[in-house]
Amino acid sequence: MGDTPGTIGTGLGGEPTLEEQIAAYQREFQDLDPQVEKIVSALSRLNRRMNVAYGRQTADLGISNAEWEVLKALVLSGAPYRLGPSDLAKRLGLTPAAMTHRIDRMVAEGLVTRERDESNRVRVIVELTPEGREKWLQAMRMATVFEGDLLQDLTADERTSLGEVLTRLLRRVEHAQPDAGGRLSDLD
Amino acid sequence: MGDTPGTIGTGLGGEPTLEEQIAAYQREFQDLDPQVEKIVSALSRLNRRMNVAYGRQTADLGISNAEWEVLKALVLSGAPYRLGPSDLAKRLGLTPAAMTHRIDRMVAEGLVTRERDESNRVRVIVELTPEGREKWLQAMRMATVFEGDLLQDLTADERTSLGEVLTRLLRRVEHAQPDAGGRLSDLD
DNA sequence: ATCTCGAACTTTAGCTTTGAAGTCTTCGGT
DNA sequence: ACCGAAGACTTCAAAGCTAAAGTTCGAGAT
Repeated sequence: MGDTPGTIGTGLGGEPTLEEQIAAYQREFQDLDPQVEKIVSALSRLNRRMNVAYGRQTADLGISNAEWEVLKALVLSGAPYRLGPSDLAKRLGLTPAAMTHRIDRMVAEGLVTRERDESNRVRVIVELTPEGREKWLQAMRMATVFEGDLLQDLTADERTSLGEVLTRLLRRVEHAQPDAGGRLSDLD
Repeated sequence: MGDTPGTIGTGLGGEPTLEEQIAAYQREFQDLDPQVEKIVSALSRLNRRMNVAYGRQTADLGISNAEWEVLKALVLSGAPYRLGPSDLAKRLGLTPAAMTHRIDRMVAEGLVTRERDESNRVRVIVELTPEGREKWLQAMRMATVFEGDLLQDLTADERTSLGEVLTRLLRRVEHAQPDAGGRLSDLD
């Protein structure tokens, strides 16, 4: 097994390199277009590595990646940084039940407050606290440094082109998927 | 509960569009480079949507996305499609405990077999069954159709360029992360 | 006014994963 | 040979999620 270059040097444990993996796919599945597979596999791996990086950064701040997602959603909603649990759940791709629990924890940690809407007493309002906003800001600063570093070697043209192509692919996927209520993890 | 009410229209529920999101980020965080954010957000979203698509396909086959990952790892290891639990766990980015449970289920479903290594009685060998290989093949066929469709609108040059740029980014991330034994979900 | 349907959130039960402790086998030092 | 340490897997307890049932409140129909 362990054959050649940097088999395990960096990267994850016994994981084959991208090149090894594509070669293996070609052996096992002739119909495969190596160019397509290269793009798809690189996309997937890149995303995983980035999530690990984000996870480390947020962990250093004493919050989880899951909590950072909530903070992001609240900040993105704009001042006064309030959203209902069901709205949050939709944005994050969670079930309402999971949202309830996550908010429980974040209230206990002082990142958000939860109160009933007086005009609409069925509703609940989750609001960012100053501490929560500060955590978001710190995470954001670390993230932008990381992201800038990641794209450092790309020329201006390459960045423009990459953004445009990815957006085009995204549109295609979203258009092709009317979404039958699928639940999935969010993390923009 | 019916499957219709405005719960979810196109894309995810109350999720803002990519453009809205970037505009919101710029309002809340001046230091943000919109071009970088566009790339990063598109990458993240694209990956999510693709995982949903894979999840639907594998669900149609009666297996979970998690199980498909195990099948992929075994096939990629080459004939005779055998790996130990700890090796599998490393490739999938799972803890050994999770691997044990996942193998339990897959053995029960007839996708793999588990037996002790006679020459090394501490070790266990997980081997793909013909049924497991057939499931992998079916999933693979569906995946390649989807992937080909996704990249349909890209020219040959764009595909080459995209693959090259993504590979470059991946190398950068892997080089920058000596990997402190991080656990994360795999899904190439 | 009251009733009933429906919406928003919470609670409950079950599943998957993690982290830590436990079991069994192999290997190396004495 | 014997004993201890290390490795490979499993077991156990707890965290976090989903699906489904339960609760509470509001709006329109009777």
